[in-house]
Amino acid sequence: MITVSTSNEAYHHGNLRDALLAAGLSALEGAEGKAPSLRELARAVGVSPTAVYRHFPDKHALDKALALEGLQLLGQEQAEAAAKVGGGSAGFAETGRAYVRFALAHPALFRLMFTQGEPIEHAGHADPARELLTANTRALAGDPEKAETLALQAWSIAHGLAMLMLDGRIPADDALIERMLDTRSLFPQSG
Amino acid sequence: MITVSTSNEAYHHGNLRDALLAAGLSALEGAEGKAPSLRELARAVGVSPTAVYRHFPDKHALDKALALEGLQLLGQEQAEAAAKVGGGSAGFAETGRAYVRFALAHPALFRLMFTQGEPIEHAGHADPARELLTANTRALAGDPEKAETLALQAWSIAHGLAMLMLDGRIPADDALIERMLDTRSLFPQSG
DNA sequence: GACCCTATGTTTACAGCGTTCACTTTAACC
DNA sequence: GGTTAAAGTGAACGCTGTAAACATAGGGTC
Repeated sequence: MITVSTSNEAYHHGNLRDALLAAGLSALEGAEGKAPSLRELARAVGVSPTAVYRHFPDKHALDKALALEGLQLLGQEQAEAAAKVGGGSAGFAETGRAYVRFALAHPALFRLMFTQGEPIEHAGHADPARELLTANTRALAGDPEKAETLALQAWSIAHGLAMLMLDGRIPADDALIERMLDTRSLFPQSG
Repeated sequence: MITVSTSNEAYHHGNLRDALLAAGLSALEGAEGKAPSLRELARAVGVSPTAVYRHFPDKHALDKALALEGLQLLGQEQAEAAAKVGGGSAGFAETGRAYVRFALAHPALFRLMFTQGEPIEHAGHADPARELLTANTRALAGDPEKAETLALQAWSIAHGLAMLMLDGRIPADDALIERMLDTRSLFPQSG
């Protein structure tokens, strides 16, 4: 999704925006990642702070672009995880585990993804993680209203668990994730 | 929990700490509240920024103290809500609704309460909201391990719902809260 | 009642932040 | 090949949290 030129110069043509996003993601990724400042990213890319404003109206826009990248990544990892167990009800449960694993693996990025005020929207096509969720629940529950409730409940519990673990309220323990996201005990009406 | 003197002066004696916390809470409370800066609070209280450092080692310590106040408030509101419906299983469900309602009523405060790194601890006695939770689940589930799982699941779903609503991912709708936190469908093994 | 000590405040200063403005460079086009 | 618009620079502003040196006031002791 991001392409950076190999030439060390010529930022003067086209790729500053992507270079900034790449620098931002690499600052955010990893368990020790933290939200980078605008000036920090400009430095990392070898450009003056104000150059950033040629590509983003303000810091918030930069953050939103980074959040969008994060959402794509999350959706991707979830889809892969679900595919690995063969989809269906097991795949649904797996997307939940992948969600929490993603949050724990990229805490700063995950936080950024959800702190941007409005939900992020790529021009036209929406959040892939969310699309996956609604597709899964529609397949599991017959009634569409039941499906939506199930989707939001599943999302809430995964998100809450992720947040509470990130915030140090609940030990970030793999076995605990397993126990908490047991769909059979949680949502007995489905699957 | 916080007491502020009525005299407009004499901060030189005793109450700057409490005055700062009061100013902080009033900045945080309300739907439009935002996290106040240290200097902002110093200004509000009529004191130089560095005076704050006589009472808190750094900004983070001030934030933690504010978070602690928030946790007390939350626990209080939950207990009241549960008492109003007469405790028991209905009371348990009510604490969940109160949790989400609190988050929506005081977004900035709620965020602050959970972004302080380590869980907050008042010297000795712990988070009242959490005590209420474990007491409730122990009463509902016989097996203590089942009770703990239930507690963490209930916490996660309430917290996740609150966060997703605060972040604009899910409409902050009262009827939706009701539907999402329906304990009978969520945790059929209990109550 | 004078004295000193400690708690609590002030002033000044520094580096970093996001952002604005005026200016310069550069690549592309007729 | 000169013009123009896009994409960069540099200096500056007000904000932030924080450190260091200094001022002041109140309480306890002689």
